[in-house]
Amino acid sequence: MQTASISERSVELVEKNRPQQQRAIKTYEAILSATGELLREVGLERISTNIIAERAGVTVPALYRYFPNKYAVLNALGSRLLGARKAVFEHWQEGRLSGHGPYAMLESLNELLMGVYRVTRDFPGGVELLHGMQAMAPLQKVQQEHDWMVARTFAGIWADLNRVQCTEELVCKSRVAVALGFSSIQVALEDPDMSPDVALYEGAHALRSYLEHGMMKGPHGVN
Amino acid sequence: MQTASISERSVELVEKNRPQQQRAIKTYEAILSATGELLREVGLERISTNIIAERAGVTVPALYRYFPNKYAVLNALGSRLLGARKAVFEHWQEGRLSGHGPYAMLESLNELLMGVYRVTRDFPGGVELLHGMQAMAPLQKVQQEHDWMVARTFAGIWADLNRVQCTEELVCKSRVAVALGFSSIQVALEDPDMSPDVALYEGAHALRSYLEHGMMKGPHGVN
DNA sequence: TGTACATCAGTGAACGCGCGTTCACTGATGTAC
DNA sequence: TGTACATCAGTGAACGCGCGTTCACTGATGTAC
Repeated sequence: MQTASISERSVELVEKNRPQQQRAIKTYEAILSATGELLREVGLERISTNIIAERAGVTVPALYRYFPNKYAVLNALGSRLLGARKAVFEHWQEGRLSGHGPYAMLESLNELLMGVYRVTRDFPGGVELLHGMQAMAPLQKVQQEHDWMVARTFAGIWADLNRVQCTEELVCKSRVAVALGFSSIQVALEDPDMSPDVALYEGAHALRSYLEHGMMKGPHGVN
Repeated sequence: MQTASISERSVELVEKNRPQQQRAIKTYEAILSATGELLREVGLERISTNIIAERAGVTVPALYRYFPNKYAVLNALGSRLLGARKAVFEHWQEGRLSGHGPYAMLESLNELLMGVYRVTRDFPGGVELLHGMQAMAPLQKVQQEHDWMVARTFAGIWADLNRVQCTEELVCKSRVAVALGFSSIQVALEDPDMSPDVALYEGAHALRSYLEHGMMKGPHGVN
């Protein structure tokens, strides 16, 4: 039953024809842009291949030339968003760890959270895409794989910094840390009664506390 | 434009006729049960008034007797889930803070997270409902109000414990703390590559670290 | 206790609509000789 | 350079389907006298 329902939910996400000629690329991009705009305007619930094609200024079969279905479009756009988030993370990883002093870590984490926040906020339909990747079964894996990748990188950094080995266990802890960070970003993005700056700053505080006092404790923090 | 799209998205959630007679209550409950089952089986994407009524063993107009639309059904079920979560929280609040020793706080937080995790996991369609309340515009406020309520209570507890005043700022910090806790629960519920126990235990660790080292620092942690 | 009536509860059938998707086709672009 | 051909790109029109919702109606339950 469980298995059956899972297989029922599975959907082809692989794109069909890649655009080759210039006008094809233009069409392809117009479809993704339209998708982003419409996600913002009408939300996940009402997005459809019909309105996407209309907004992009092409006919529906043109969309189906490149994408096998609606989810593949969201997947393509979602992957771009995750790529943009990943780029922020990698940029931070390269340059932002050089600070010193008692607040260097805090400021560094705050900048990271702020960077990911901004890139998501400014990405058309970014918030809705994240929801879609969390809520729509066919897209869940994309998001999870991204989170684990960030967690692995993060665990590597932390292991280097503390001169310990990067174990499987450390990666798991990082996975949780990543979830914590993202959740403060989500609050910043979505809760109208919360100042984004405060949410992110407190998120950075929490992360630092966890990194300095919680994560270093023995196997799953038992000792 | 922004305003227009928001108003376009708004939907009536207030239930119409409350069931009075016994068979009416049975129908009403059958609708909610069916909704929970189907959320689990087919997911948010495919839920519809048609299949809910069919599964509940009633006709569609019977559903519309009690609910103005699909979102009102999800809202009713979602409110029950949040109520169940709230009950766990209140139960914890009353009894679980009496422990002592260096790990009392950690264990207590872990039990809280575990309790909320379990009640959500065992609630039919619980995970999908949470997604729905986050992703579907008409339902977002329900979830946010719940989170703020938990945050206010939590801030009160913390203020008592530390013999300080419960300020607006403290509530904001608690709001972030609540988001962190929920995010570890979400990882436990949804990431197949993560042991739920580990996710929750690390979540408890992170929360404790934040509560003990991060949250007490001055205005938004600046000092 | 019986009966008439009011209210509550649920049905059968139908509606218009937009959805996802596909078909056979025309037109545009690139390439070989 | 011209032309014939292959491939790429996009169109117009249509499909069956399930969606949300409503109508006028029948049947069940409760209540007043």
